Order: sequence, then structure tokens, then C-alpha cells
Amino acid sequence: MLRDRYGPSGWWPGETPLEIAVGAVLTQNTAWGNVEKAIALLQEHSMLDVQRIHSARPETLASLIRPSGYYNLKAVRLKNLVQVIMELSAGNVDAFFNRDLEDLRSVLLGVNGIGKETADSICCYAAGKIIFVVDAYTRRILSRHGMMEEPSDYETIRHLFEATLPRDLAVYKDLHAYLVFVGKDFCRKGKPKCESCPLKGWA
DNA sequence: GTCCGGTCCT
DNA sequence: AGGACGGGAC
Repeated sequence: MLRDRYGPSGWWPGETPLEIAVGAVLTQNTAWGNVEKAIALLQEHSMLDVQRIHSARPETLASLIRPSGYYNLKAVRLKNLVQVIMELSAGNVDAFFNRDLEDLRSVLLGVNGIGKETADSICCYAAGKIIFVVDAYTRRILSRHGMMEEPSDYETIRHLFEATLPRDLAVYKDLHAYLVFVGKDFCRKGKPKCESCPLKGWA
């Protein structure tokens, strides 16, 4: 239903794996529009770079990513992320992502400030690994359609999708993107627009 | 005033 | 379990 409605999603927005990973951290509990401003500022200051982020003062980084909110917290989180890229791959982003999914995921989860959703977003969209990303929209949509016992564990929901979906990276990328589209535009927290929702009639 | 593509700490 | 982090858009 969602593919018919939306077509290829083109997700994740971002030109490079590093930009995608940075975006994944910056968008934590934050509207994407604000993240775009922050990423644009990083680019304008040539700061979308592992070495630059690594050597930047947290306050400098924070001032650039200010529009994305939680800027002091996220500045440290970005530095934590590039720190592990420096340590494990000498700052080589491609090399860092070129490891087994299990390995990459556990390394990312070991970074302070990167939880499951952020780790899986990076694995899927920056590293191209087949892993399904669960977020607040996913939970809300499943819940409202009576497809989920509440509260459901992150891993339980992830495995629910992974047990059913074809092992196709494009499908994984697109479905999560579609759920975000539906979550933003229809299955909103406040006033859901069920009548015009693409998932009207689904369960 | 509410909500946002969470996560960590107490 | 509850609180902190926070600017920007509607």
C-alpha cells in the first residue's frame, strides 16, 4: 500500500555516509527541518569531516548545530561517534562501516549517545546493512492498528518486521521511510488524519 | 502550548 | 519510572 502511494523513498537524505550518521544523531527527538539547518551550518564551516569534528572544541561544534536542539549534548555525541571511527579505522569512514552488521551495531551501541534507533539508522542508511529501524512513528502506527501489544520491546518490533520482510535493502530503507511519512503527515500524535491516511483500511 | 525520525542518568 | 536536554515550526 505504501509503495503504491509513495514510490521509491530516496532515503536517507544526505550525500555521504558521514552526513547520514551525523544526521541520525542530530535528529534524535528533533524535527528534521531543524537538523537540515544544523547540517548546512556544519557544511558551510567545512565541519562535516571526521578529523574536523574530532579536533573541534565541543562548544564550537555546539554553536554550529544549535538549530537541531540539545546542542551541548549532541556536540558531545558527535565527538563520541567520530572518536570511535578514529580509534577503530583511523578516521576512515568507509573502512569503519565496512564490517559485519553485528560488529558495527555493537560498536555503535557502545558509543555514549547512540541508542538502538540511531545505531540501526546508521547501520541501514549509512552502512547499507539489512536491519529494520524502529522509531516512535513505527510504534504509534502499529499500536493504532492493533498490531502491537503495548508496551512492546524495541527488539520485538524489529524482529516482527525482519521475520516478514524480504531480505532486500531497498525494501528496508523504503518501509521505514514510509512509516515516517505516514507518522508525520497522518498518524500524528495530536490529531490523526485517519480518513485520508494511506493505511486506512489496513487492519 | 505542543511536538519533534531518543538517549542517558538518577 | 522520571527528569534533563532545547531550538524551531505550527
